[in-house]
Amino acid sequence: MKKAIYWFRQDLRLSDNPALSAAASDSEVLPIYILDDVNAGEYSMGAASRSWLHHSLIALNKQLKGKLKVYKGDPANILLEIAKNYSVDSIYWNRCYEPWQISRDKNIKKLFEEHNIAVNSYNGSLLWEPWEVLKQDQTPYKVFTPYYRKGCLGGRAPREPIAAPSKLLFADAIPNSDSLNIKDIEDLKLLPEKTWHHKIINSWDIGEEAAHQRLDDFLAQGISDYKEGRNFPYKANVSRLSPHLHFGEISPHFIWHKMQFKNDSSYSSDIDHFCSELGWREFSYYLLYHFPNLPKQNLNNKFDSFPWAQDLKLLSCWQRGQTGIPIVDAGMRELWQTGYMHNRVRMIVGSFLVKNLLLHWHHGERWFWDCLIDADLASNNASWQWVAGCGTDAAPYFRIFNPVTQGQKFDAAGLYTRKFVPELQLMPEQYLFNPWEAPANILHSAGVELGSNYPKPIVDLKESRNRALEAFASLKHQEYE
DNA sequence: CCTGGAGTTGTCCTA
DNA sequence: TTAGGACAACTCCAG
Repeated sequence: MKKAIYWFRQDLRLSDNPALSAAASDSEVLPIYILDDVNAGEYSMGAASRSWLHHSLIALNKQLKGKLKVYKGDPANILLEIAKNYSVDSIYWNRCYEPWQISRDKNIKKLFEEHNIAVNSYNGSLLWEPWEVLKQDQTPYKVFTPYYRKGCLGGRAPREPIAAPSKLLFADAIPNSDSLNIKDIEDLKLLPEKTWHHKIINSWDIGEEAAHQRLDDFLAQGISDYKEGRNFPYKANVSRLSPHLHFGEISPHFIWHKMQFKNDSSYSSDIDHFCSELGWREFSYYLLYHFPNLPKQNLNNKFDSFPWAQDLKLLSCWQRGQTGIPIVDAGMRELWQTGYMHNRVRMIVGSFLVKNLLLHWHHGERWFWDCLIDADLASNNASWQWVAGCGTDAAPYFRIFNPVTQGQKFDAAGLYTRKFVPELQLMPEQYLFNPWEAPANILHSAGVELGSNYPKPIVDLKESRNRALEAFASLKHQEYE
């Protein structure tokens, strides 16, 4: 029987895994994972993602009956050495879409073909391949709605999910060799020295089985009223599937088709809305594919001359959830404590960093990259550029969230804010989101002393809003200067 | 070719 | 109290 390397990357699952099913259908399989910080360079996974990966690999290895082999280093060298030592006939993988992954994989493909080893790549991660969706003039879309409605929904339907391989034969264990340096998952050193990750990991169940359970729970409890409820950080209406999707513990195809099945229900508009959120994930990957400078360059180059502030003390307050703006602090602390932040709160803290503090979106992007368990190069950069106003189809410059109004509107009972900012536990709703405006006796009876046990606001919201509007106005006429 | 409406997630002011 | 308009510029796309 033929032997194939199966190279796991961002597809840490057995079901709806087209490359794995193809490999299993005609070969004995050597399942491999390689931690590749070499090619990733500055885009190497952040700390929270690594903690997730650690547990996801353990779950995957269990499903593979302990047969998963893990390595660390440059995949080209490692894979070729395995292939040569072991007389491998072919290699299978599902495609990745980050620019550094694309160029790495191209090189590996060439290398393997030079050694007469067949390379088979599949789509396991995206509903629509980025190069397949183009405008009539064959250029990429820059606006979400026509991209999604016409380009995606108007095109071919996403493929049906496929079952896990019914038969998965493993090739004999790879002979140990010094140069191959086979590692235990523990040896990848994915967990940080600090115990910071314990709380994060305790907030989540990780792995393919957990991902499917999460989807089932969401369908049972969250999808009804999703469209409205998704805006409220204390409600259970968001899917929280993002980390599972990022690591490929569940495929978007599986989720998509599960949603179509339910389309005769009374909440089909909720389902459509959820599917469009999957569409936003696709759009981010699409933008990264067609604009590979997305992580580095403002897509709107007018922003290259934006008068960003440089005050890194303000950045540190934002990172630590010590801005004195309760809903912002709640969000930043949720991020630190759980590795996650509710979507609406991401927008609020993002708007605050970029507009009220006038700090470059890159600072926010880097912090999220390190702290989020769902950190994803495409989504993270596309979203930060959207918030900052410099992306394609970006938020209009005048959309500056008022964190007081947002709190009152979307966390009216204060459950979310009080959970993550316990200093304000006893503040009445009326002043929970703007304690600096509370009368002294209210602050006193709530046990809040501004500047002592909770910070005074680090910027004046009204002033900083006007400053941001002026800064954005300065871009308007720059071409005449 | 041109024209015009619409575009994920807001806020503030005025009547 | 509430509803409507202003707040850019540009891209997409149907007519």
